[in-house]
Amino acid sequence: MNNKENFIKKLRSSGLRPTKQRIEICKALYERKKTFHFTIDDLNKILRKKSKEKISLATIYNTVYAFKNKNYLKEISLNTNKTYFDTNVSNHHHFLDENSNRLIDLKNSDVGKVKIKRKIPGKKIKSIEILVRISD
Amino acid sequence: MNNKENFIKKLRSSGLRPTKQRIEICKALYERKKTFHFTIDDLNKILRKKSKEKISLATIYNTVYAFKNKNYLKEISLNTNKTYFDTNVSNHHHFLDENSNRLIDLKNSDVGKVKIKRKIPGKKIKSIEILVRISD
DNA sequence: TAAGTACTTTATAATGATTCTAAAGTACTG
DNA sequence: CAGTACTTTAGAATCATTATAAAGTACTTA
Ligand SMILES: [Mn+2]
Ligand SMILES: [Mn+2]
Ligand SMILES: [Zn+2]
Ligand SMILES: [Zn+2]
Repeated sequence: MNNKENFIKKLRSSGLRPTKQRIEICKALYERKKTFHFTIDDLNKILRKKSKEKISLATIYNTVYAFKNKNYLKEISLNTNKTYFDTNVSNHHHFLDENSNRLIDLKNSDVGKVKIKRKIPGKKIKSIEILVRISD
Repeated sequence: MNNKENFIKKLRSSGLRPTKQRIEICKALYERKKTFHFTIDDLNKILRKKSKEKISLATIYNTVYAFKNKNYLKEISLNTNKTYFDTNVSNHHHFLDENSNRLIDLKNSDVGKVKIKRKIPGKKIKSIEILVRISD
């Protein structure tokens, strides 16, 4: 079974109709060896090059947020004017190269155990994320 | 010597003329017991209540970014449409309460030592910041 | 397979935080 | 005080994102 069939299955089983636009976007996002960190604009440019048929910007927004809601994409916290997304939806940490403004995934084994000693009454920890800023 | 005189000194010694607008903004930001995490809109609302004379939104933007450049304020990484600032400019960590969307400072003693085992050739670590998402 | 329906895509407009502009006002220097 | 550089301001411009609504498509059921 090839990727395309897998994407179709995955979409259908998520209640998302496997349209040709969504399948193209799946290919752009998930047919990669490494984690992909991107903005809507990055994705739009990639799709323009790759696909013969144009996918509207509105559809790219719709699809990215649909995928985010299904937990196939994750939003990343950064101080930029654009929103970043990550194909690695696991709880993980990042280097942020301040020269290139590029994100690099850290494996959990790259980071010693993080111990949070303080508790807030009535609140549970949902995630712990580290951002390590680096530069030349 | 009162706060106002201190603000004036600090501004002047930073090459920023101590205008009445900047002094009002200093009071709103720094006459507090605890760290203040805010958006431009938060600050604007506070100033409207506090001050008799209106400070234009443009001036609030100008001043906040001037203070950020002087390292009297820090920008915080969050996935929101608005930019957040922090009167605590030290390298420190946060809880983010996802119910209220409020930030809480963690003291360094609240967090065990963070060890980053991986190195990127030619790059130095500039800061390490942890965001701990919490909710009910 | 055709009709019916809900979902999807799309062009386009609206929104809203932020940035820009340029003119009027103010702080400092000599 | 006069001169200058800095500052404030209203309003316009920008631009990422979100909303709108009409046309197109996928799926269901007969
Ligand atoms: Mn952002
Ligand atoms: Mn932000
Ligand atoms: Zn990542
Ligand atoms: Zn803080």
